[in-house]
Amino acid sequence: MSWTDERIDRLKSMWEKGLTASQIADELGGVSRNAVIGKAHRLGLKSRPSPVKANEGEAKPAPKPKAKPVEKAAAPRAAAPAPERSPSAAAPAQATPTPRSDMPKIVSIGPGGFMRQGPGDQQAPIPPAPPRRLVPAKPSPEIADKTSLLDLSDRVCRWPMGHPGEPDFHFCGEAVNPGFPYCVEHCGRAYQAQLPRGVRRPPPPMPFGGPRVR
DNA sequence: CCCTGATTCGC
DNA sequence: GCGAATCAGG
Repeated sequence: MSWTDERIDRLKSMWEKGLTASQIADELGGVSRNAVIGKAHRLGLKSRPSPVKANEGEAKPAPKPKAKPVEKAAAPRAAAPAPERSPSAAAPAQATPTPRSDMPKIVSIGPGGFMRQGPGDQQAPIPPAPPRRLVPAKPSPEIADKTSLLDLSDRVCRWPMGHPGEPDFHFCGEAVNPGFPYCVEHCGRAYQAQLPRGVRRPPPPMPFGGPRVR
């Protein structure tokens, strides 16, 4: 497998969502956990709560001259002492904490009557992974009440509940918001904030790849 | 042991 | 650039 733009995109997305490298790896398929981590680093998006990097900054009175067999008699890599942090490089690159409260906070009503939200109104989680690949739901008493794949029509909400493949995976099944594949509630989830072109600045790719609960 | 991310280094 | 091997903490 190679790192296509699309795969890189998904990697970024998931990585920033806090999915673990292994999750990302088998979500993407065809790559190992190491591959994902390696790629993440090369992409520059590294560091995230790492279990092994809790401490950093100082206190190294006990260096660990571990015998590294893999360490060949290679040329001294760090021959040149790294110059201290360039003062200019330590520019205050902090993101502006000012939330710009002068934005009118646009709230419009969508065609179905649901509320459109601005990006700032984004609620914390957008967890449920909307349309992803559907796998055949096997009929079982477990989901007798639930709306199964076979019960779908253009009159019921097709918002997936749970993840495909899981025993209780089913669909919302509520009456749809006319003209939409989902009920009013899930329309609100599915169709968030598409503000006028000018207003919306960074619409970074928000592909799906939703959380997978294990 | 399992998991995690970080790093190294041959390819 | 890629990722297996390795390291290292939880």
